[in-house]
Amino acid sequence: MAGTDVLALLKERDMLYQATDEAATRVAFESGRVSCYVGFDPTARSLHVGSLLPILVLAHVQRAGHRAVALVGGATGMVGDPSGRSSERSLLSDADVRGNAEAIRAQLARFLRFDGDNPAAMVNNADWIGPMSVIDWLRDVGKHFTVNSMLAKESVRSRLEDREHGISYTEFSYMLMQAYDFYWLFEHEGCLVQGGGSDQWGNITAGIDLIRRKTGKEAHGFTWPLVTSSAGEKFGKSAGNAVWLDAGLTTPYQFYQYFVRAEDVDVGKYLKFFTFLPVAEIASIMDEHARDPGKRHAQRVLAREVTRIVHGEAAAAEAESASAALFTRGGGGAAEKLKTLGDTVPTKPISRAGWAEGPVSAVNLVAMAGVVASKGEARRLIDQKGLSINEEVVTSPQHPVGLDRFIDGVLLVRTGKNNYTRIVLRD
RNA sequence: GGGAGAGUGCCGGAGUGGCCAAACGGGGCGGACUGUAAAUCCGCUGGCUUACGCCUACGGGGGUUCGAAUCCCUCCUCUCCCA
Repeated sequence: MAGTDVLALLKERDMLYQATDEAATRVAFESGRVSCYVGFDPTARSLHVGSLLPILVLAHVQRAGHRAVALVGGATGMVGDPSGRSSERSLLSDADVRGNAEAIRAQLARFLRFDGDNPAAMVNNADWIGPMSVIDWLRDVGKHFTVNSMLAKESVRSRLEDREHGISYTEFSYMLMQAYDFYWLFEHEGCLVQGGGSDQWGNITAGIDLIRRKTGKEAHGFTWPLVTSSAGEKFGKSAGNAVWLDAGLTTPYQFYQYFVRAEDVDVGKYLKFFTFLPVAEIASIMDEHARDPGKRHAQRVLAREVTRIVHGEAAAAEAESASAALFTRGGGGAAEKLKTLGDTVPTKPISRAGWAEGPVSAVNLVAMAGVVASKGEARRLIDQKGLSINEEVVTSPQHPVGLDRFIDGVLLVRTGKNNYTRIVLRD
């Protein structure tokens, strides 16, 4: 059966950074169904937007009719990947890694189809690395690598040159674990190709080398570019916080907002990276955007599409209408806005008991609700005209807020130009 | 094993007895401008307090002093040089 060349597909979307042997890889993809794996490290209990690219690459693999294999690094997560890092990681506990791996496994299920025909597969390297003894490890894996070649890898070299941080033997060994993963998956899951971020190149080629030495066969690898926003390497951070894929950590509204605020210079790239829209359609979206950038057409499409992929149609629609309600100029007062907002806008509860003594000052209100970290910050914000309650700028820290200001038990608070929080009254 | 040096706020990095909640830069936040953008400009950036002020803070602990990030002792961590 003829297959689709995934590399061409990725290339067309600028998602291909480098590949080991493009011609050979293409032939492999075109001549049948190929198993292709991508690894995820369980360093947190949720994936964040930074993992969106790897996820969508796997999704592209599956859509192209190939077999997508998602590897959760239950074993590698215990060690820590030095790639792309200037200093040693702190080790995670066994329980943390286990919990994170489980959570990530569940999350991936939202993006890949694990049933029907051509189901994706999920594997955990703790299953095969865990049971190995140190002696097995050194004899079966270590013997195939010269330290000389390991030292030459960028991830190691940069750390060797940096006297300040250095690299531990533990992290130094990481690439061997990933190399062994590839070998194991090649043998047991028929994985012919591994994909990864551009910082994974050394780890991927180490795997290909190991496979060649142990089996005499040729495997392939490719990488995608590092996603950075034009402003620097801040992609995935909003107000200093990571943008998570878990709706409990980052609401669909916040998620939508992150993308709708994308800079003009990044939108086109993001549309290609984070949506499944055909490149021709993206081109025409960008054309329309160029006619009147102020309308933020491309950003709206981007935010809508990505939110839909991650959180589903209903949540995306809700995030979109909440955003429209809050940000449409001259779009009515707080009461009207609140009416159309669901829980998707960040919501903080506050106890009714606070009003026992009468109205609460604006400072205390936002401090109690946890909208700001401290009362000092609240005062500063008010001083600088950065706080609004029900769309009215608060002019004094002592500004009294009575229960009557709540509209159906909800207060609309805005900090800065465009950060909204709903404060909900509780008994 | 011997010798030298370093640990400061979110980060980098000044400060070497009082004028230090600690220069300067970055980051973050707020404002102006705008398109929920970029660039630019201005302001803020430990906690509590309406405020006077109080409290916590310069690796940990102890001490000297009217007073310590700054001096002494000790412990911990890191770096460099020699072996």
